[in-house]
Amino acid sequence: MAVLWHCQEVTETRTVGAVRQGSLRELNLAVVLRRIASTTRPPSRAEIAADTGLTRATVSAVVDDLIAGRLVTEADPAPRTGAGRPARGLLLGGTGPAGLGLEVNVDYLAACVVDLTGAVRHHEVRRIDLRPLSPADALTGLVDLAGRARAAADDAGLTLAGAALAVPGLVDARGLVRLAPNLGWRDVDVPGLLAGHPALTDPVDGVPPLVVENEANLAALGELHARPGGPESFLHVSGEIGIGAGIVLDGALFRGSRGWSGELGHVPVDPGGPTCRCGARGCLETYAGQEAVLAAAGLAGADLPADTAARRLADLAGSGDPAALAALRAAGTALGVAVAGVVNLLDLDTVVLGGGYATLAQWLCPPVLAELDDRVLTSGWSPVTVRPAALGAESAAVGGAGSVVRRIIARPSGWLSRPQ
Amino acid sequence: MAVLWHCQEVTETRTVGAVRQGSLRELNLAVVLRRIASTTRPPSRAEIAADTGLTRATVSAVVDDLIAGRLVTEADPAPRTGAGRPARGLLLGGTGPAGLGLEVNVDYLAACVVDLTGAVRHHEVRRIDLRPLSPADALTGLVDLAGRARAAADDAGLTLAGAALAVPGLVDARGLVRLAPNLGWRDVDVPGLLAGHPALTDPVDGVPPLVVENEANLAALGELHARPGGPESFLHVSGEIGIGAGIVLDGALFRGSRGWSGELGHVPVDPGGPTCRCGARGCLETYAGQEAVLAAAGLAGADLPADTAARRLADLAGSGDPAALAALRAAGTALGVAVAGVVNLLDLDTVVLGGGYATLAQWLCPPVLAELDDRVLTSGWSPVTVRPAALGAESAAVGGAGSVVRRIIARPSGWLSRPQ
DNA sequence: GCCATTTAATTCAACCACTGAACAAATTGC
DNA sequence: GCAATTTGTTCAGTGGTTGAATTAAATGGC
Repeated sequence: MAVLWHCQEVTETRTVGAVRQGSLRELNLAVVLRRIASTTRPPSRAEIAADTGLTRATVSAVVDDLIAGRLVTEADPAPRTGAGRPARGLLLGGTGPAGLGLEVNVDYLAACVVDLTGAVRHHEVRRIDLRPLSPADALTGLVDLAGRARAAADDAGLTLAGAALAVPGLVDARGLVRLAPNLGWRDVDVPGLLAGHPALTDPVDGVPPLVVENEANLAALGELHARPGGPESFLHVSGEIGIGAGIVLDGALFRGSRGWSGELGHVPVDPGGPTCRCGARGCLETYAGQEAVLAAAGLAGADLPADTAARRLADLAGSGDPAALAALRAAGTALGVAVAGVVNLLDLDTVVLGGGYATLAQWLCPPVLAELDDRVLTSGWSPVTVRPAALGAESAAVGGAGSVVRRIIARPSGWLSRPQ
Repeated sequence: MAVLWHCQEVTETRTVGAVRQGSLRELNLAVVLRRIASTTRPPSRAEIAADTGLTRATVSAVVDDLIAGRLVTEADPAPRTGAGRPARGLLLGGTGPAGLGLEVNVDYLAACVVDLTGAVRHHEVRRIDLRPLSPADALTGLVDLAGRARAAADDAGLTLAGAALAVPGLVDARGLVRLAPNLGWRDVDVPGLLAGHPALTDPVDGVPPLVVENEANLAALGELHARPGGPESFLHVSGEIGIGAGIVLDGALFRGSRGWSGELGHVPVDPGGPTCRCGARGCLETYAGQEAVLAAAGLAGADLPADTAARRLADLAGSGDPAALAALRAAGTALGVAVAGVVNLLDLDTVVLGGGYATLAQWLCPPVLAELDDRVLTSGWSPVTVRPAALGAESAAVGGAGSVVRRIIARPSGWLSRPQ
């Protein structure tokens, strides 16, 4: 009866390439696997069939392929229900492929391994000031961590299916780090430098390619990863020495045409404000960057790692220090102004404060929310949520590793047809 | 030999629902039709097969379906080439489905018909001040235009396959206009009000559903439509009484989670600036909105339609009037500040000035560019292009009609399986 | 304890759409 | 006129889904 119907079926089906015969199975593998990955309670084959509209016969055949490829396992104990033959629950395999997440940051290196279920199976952080080191030396240290991560994966029966490296800077499409100001890197060819290290290039099982990506972007994915039931679209703000943002839309990272999206630190907050090191005036970073906040709190000149600085500030603020409280309020207000612009533009309903901001969320949230309430046109209809990130400093490495397994879940045929 | 490879194959294949048997054909219809739509020179079946990777046999079968559905026709004169049997060119059909674009704005109503090829086959604008009218009366006038557009389509042998209505306000997912400040509308149920009008609801050939959408969003699509070879990602800024923006990413409109994206007018430019009618301080609209610019140019209180106001300003500026020039420079600078934030955040490389701004682009572009050069972090690597919109006031209606035909091209199976 | 009932999963013939090769069609060049 | 060449169609073959029938495994009533 609905003669007039407002439909908004944008991108219902969006396939780029041609659909050959085998693509059918390829696509249905992804459909079924996604369905299995999307819930905590293991679904049965029948349930998947009912949900997706596929036949039970097809689902069985597809699931057989997935089980053969160790992407899925059957739940041992039958989840007890009413009458009838008990369903056999299906869940993501804990022994199949896994993702390797790596991070190079100003004062630490990190590596972690995440399996298909999203569990972090290995995690190692090495504190080290990288600024005095050359990029090649820094990466040598990283290769060391990657090797141990690989060994841990092997021990656990996992096969690394890919790696993602988080870098605090602008990365181009070929993995070249164009600029990482806080590391002092410029035009560093990371894949080239890593090519000599066998642990990342040609180990067991046909090597994983390495993706190099901005740290704030991967940290945002980490948040997506850490809250399975959470929102699929949000802005993740990383407050480090600089301020980066990762934009997640419908569960996918928005990277911009060149992968350089998310430069929130240089969004103008007050066009007549102080001069930023980027040359412009009044960038957010001059108000809410680590240096500015520390200076305002009377801690100027303290050359601290990001998380130490945040913790020091939190301690001061917790003890009621007025300078620290004022500094945080000012930073929160500036952040709120910048984020209000983003929210007005993109119509997001969730903002996540990550990096150093996570530690300080208690003091930052109120002024941010106040600005959002004032400035977001649609805040009257549906308020914006602001909350601290679920993960801390490990966020980017975990997010990177998670992006590898997400890719496998999105397109399992690549893994299944790999050369054994 | 490329052992280490930076891959960024995001969303290579992204299908939401299950893939049933018939979906194969459904998807390939879209693949082939998109290929035909994407070039000016009509491709042959063989060429399509080579490009897409499908077999010539498959392409022939698919093309037969498309021709039967009047989506495609064969080019009459064989495009002469070297040896061999001459190819028969394929082009989009000029007599199949068409899109109906409608617009309700402060001082005019508009309707247009766009066919599959993108040609505007009918266009009518009716100047009328809608502010004193009730929404129902305004829509009655619109139905009138729609009826004539339908008649014109019928005469041309076209079948309207859908309609899109542009409204200068916030529209929710069900087509309810939550707020259209310049029309004085609030919570207007447009589909409900139109339901009684047969010309839009149940005419020939199983009625098209109507999509109600923000005017700035559809205007952005109009730009996409008017420049077939142009960039597929850009920010389109509509300078009217308010300032709206449409964000186009990879050829698709970005609507935000609720369709309320693009509120550029209320992005903060100077947090301590003048109070905006939205309640916040220093919104872009208080610097570059029509009212502010007219006031600064010494034309305060002139209650003009947007395009008249813009033309009046252009005349003044063209004759060297210092107040007008200063007003435009100030507006351009504020616009540049706001847009710089957007570009930093989304990594876009093209900004289109539309609506009244198109007329004034000559004076607005320089200050906008100057701010972008200063404030966009990546401007050193690849500069941002700022240019006037290709279409004028008709942009939103044409963009709406274009969105209907774009949807058909993206998913032709819906049209082909329609009840005859 | 046995059997009807119920739900889950598998098997199998049918069918749909793509595949690959062979073939027919239409033109150029010698 | 004939070989060469390229386009488009025909047709048997095949992969993968479909739908119904069948088997599997549990519950509950008597």
